[in-house]
Amino acid sequence: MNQRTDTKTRILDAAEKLFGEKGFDATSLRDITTEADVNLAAVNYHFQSKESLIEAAIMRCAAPVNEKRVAMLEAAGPNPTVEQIVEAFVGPVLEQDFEPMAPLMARVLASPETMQRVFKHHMETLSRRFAEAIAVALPELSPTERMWRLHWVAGSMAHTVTRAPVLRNMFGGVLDFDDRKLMIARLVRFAAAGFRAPEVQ
Amino acid sequence: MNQRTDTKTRILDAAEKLFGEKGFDATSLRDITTEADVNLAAVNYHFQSKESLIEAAIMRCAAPVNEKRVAMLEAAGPNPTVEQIVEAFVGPVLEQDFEPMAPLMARVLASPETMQRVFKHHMETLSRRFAEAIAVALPELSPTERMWRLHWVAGSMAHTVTRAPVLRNMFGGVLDFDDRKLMIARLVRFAAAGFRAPEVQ
DNA sequence: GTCTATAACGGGATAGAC
DNA sequence: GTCTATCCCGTTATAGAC
Repeated sequence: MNQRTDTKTRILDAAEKLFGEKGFDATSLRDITTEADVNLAAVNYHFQSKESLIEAAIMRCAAPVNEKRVAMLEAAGPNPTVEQIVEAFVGPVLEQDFEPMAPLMARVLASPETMQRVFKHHMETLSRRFAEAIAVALPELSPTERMWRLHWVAGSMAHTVTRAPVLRNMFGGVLDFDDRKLMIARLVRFAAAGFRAPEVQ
Repeated sequence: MNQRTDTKTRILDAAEKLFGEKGFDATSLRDITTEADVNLAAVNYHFQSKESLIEAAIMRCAAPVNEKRVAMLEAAGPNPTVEQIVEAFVGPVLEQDFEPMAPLMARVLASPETMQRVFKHHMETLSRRFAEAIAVALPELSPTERMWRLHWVAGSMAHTVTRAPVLRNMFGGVLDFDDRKLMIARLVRFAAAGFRAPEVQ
C-alpha cells in the first residue's frame, strides 16, 4: 500500500511544487505523475479530475496557516487591540517563506471558479471571525466599513505575497522582503492607522 | 482591407473579452478567431504568438487608465495632499466599470512572466512618479516606507478589483460595489491614514 | 498583405487487464 | 489499487493559395 509515503500524498506533494513553479495550466498531469513517480491514471483514481486536484493542493497549503491565524487571535484574549488583530491576520501568512508558493496563491486568486469554492468553505468563516474582533476593538465603525477595511488589509497582504518575486529586485531593492519581522511590523502599523481613521460620512 | 473594423482590432477586442471571461490558458486562439470572425492564422500574422497577443491586450486595457492617473496627479499641482495623491492613484482604476475586466487583471497579476515584462515597461515609471509625490507630501517617511505603503495601497486597490465578483454577494452583501464614489472615498480615507502613520523604528 | 488548410504535437481523460 | 494503451480534443505554426 505504501512505498515511502502513499500515492495520494506523493501526488499532492508534486502538484503543490509544480503548480507553484509553473501554474495550474502549464503543469500537466504527466509532469505531476513523473515528479511523484506514480502512474498517470492514479491522479484520476485518487482525485476525480485535475480541477479537484488543484483544489485539494490549495486546501492542504492553506489549512495550517489559517489555523494559526485564528489561534493567534484567540491568544490575544477577549479584548484584542487593533494591532493584535491585524498581526494575527497577516503575521502567519507573511512570516513563512512564502515565495515558493506565491505563484500558487496568485493563481488561486486569479481563478474565480476555484476561488469561489475555496473561499466559500474556508475564508468566509475566517473573515467573519476577524470582523467580529474588529467590531469589539472599534465599535464606532459600521459593519460595512469594518468589512471594507479588513478586505483592504487582506489585499495589502496578498499583494505582498504575490508580488514579492517581481518587486524584490525592483526600485533598486528598497523593498526589503528578508526582514520579515520588520515587514510585518510596518504593515501592522500602516493597517492599524487605516482601521482607526474616522469613517467617511 | 477593412470590414467594419480592421482584423487586428477585432482580434484584440475578442481576446480582451475572452481572456477576461476564461483566462489566458483556457482561451484558445480558435476561440478568439471564431469570436472575431477572422481566420486562425491571422493571429500569428498580426501578433507573433499567443503570448504577444496577451501582452498587447493588457497594454491596450491599461494605457488609458494609467494616463488618467498621471493626469489627475498633475492636476493636483506641485504640492498635492496625501488624499489627492491616493485618489489619483486609485480613482481612475476604481471608477470604471471594472468587473468585466477583473478576471483579466487577476490573471495578469497571476502570470509572473507576462507581468514581469508589463510591469517593467509601464508600472515602474508610474510607481516612481507617485512615490515622488508622496515624498513631497510626507518627507518624514523613508523611501523604503513610502514604497511599502504605496505598494499596500496598490494591493488594496487590486484586491478590490479582482475580488469584486466573489465578494459582491458575500457577507450578506455588506460590501457595496455600486456606489463607486463612496467606495473610493472610503479607500482614500483608509489609505491616507495609513500613509500618515508614524514610521516603525 | 491576408487568409485557408493542414501538419505535428501535447493535453486530459478513460477502459479494461491485472 | 495500479498500470498500459489509447481516444479525442485543442494548440501552435507554416506552406502556399489568393
